[in-house]
Amino acid sequence: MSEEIKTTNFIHDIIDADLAAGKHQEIITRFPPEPNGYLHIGHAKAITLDFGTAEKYGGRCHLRMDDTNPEAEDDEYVRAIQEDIKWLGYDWGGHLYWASNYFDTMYEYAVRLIKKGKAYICELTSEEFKEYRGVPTRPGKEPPGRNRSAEENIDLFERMKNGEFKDGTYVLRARIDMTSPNLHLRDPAIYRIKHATHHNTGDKWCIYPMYDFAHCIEDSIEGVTHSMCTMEFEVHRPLYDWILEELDVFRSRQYEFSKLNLTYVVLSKRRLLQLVNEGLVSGWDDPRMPTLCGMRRRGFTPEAIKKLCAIVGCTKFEGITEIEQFESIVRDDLNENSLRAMGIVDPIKLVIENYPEDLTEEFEVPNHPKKEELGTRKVPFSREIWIERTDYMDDAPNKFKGFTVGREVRLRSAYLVTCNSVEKDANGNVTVLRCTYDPETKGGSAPDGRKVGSTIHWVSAKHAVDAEVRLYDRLYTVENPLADKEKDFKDFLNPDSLEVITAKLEPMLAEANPGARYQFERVGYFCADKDHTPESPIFNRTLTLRAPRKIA
RNA sequence: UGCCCGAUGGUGUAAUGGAAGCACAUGUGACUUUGACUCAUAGAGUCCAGGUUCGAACCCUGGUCGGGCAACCA
Repeated sequence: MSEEIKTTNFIHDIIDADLAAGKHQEIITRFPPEPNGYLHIGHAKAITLDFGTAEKYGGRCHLRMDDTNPEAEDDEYVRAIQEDIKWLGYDWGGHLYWASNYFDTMYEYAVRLIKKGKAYICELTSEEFKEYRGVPTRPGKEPPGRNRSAEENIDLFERMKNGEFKDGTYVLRARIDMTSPNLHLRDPAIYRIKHATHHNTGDKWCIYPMYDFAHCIEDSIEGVTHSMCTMEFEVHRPLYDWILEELDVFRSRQYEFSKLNLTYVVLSKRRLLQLVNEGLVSGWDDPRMPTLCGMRRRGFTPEAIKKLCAIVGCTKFEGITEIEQFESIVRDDLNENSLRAMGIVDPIKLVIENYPEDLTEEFEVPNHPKKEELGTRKVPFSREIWIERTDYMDDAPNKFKGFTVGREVRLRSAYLVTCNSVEKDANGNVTVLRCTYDPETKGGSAPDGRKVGSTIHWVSAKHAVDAEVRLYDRLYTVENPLADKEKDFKDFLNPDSLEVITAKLEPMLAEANPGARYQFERVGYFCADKDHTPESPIFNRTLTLRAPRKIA
């Protein structure tokens, strides 16, 4: 994960041109979440663009809480957002800002527009408002209050601010063009009355600015040079420009890029909330959730998330990236950087009949196959061990490389062992493999140089640690659960997205720190859960190894 | 439907008027004390039709297809 991906895109081309033209000395961007929900992988794309662009050009990126709607926002989200951004490895330095800190300026700016005759108070109900606005194919018509005098408008606006009116009785609108083909320019509402307590400003205000009015002003106040957002704001851009132009303030510029889409992933905030509220997942940080906190708990690395964003790039074309792309990046990272361990997910007993009853040996097992500097660890070995059920097969064909009666297999770093017979329960399931070992093959290699078909992982039965292991899989059964308009996305929930089992782990795993990542050899990548303790170990499966083993 | 945006292998992208390249995915083979990793190898692409040009993925025109917008949300 060390190699840098060169990132350039159409926005960087624009920045290059701006810099060459001497338009800016410093590039300033911003990431402006509304603190009304948890950040997800889609936000990560915006974060890497906003912070990554600032990094690339030696500028800075502000973290700005876009808290202009007191009804939706909460301090809990503010905390979580900061934690997630830090986890991704970005730092806003001292540049944490709040839209709500600009409410005074915004109010003044609104007054300035009113004085210029560019904004007015409108008394239409929201139904009438829509009626007057018209539809795309039909122009709107002028609302009754459109030509009220500036004095009257200012008086009304002040009384709005003073709390003289109920919610919804009046709204401040920009005076632009009721016949514009762009609906956003048909005298959009820019301030509304909301008698609500704001998480930051308390009860100081009962009027709050709308997104379109607030956002460009926030950018302008902070001197943001390049304000990046997703495509759906493209039609808002003329309004963004109009407001800054009319106010005659610093002209930030808005650029739009397309959202991230991933197969087998749903990112809509509303639907994520549904999963949580209906108990379909354990919470916002359920390891199946595409939230950054969920992905963190799952064991995905920030490096992998950032690399995905780099590979996906930044374009105006909306596509859908295959989840395999991400999984490949994750495996690449984890293969390189995680320590190896042995754990049995579906255990069957193997008894070495010619091995002493009460002997325990310790074998040196490498912590990483390609990185000797990561050293070795001691793993206890004894007469009875656990192996993976899938490593035995009756009458196995040559293609199958594990145990079958009469075949010799290597126990990783231990001995070559031959299976002589098996025991089965009433249902025909194998319960015990009866084997013999070759004492001359200590460490796993034979003095006579003979080869074996495979090397399998194992855990000494008397030393094994029982752990709760959560095997996660895709949350949905189809690539795009939203594609079928006839059905609800929840109809496509994968019933097998979580399987909880008790695994047999090598002893050192009990001591893992919560969050520590391991590759359980030949099984997959696992991460100690945040609730993991030595007394009750819990591991989450991040991903299986590539190409699930074919049982021949 | 009005306006806006876009279109490069199956998927994500690069090439900015001068050899269409990379990654993922897929197939085949090699190696292996992880059926992983690694390595080798194969197939597969410029939406369509015109135009400009010595030369077009790139510029122009017209289509086609896809996405977005029509909250007192952001």
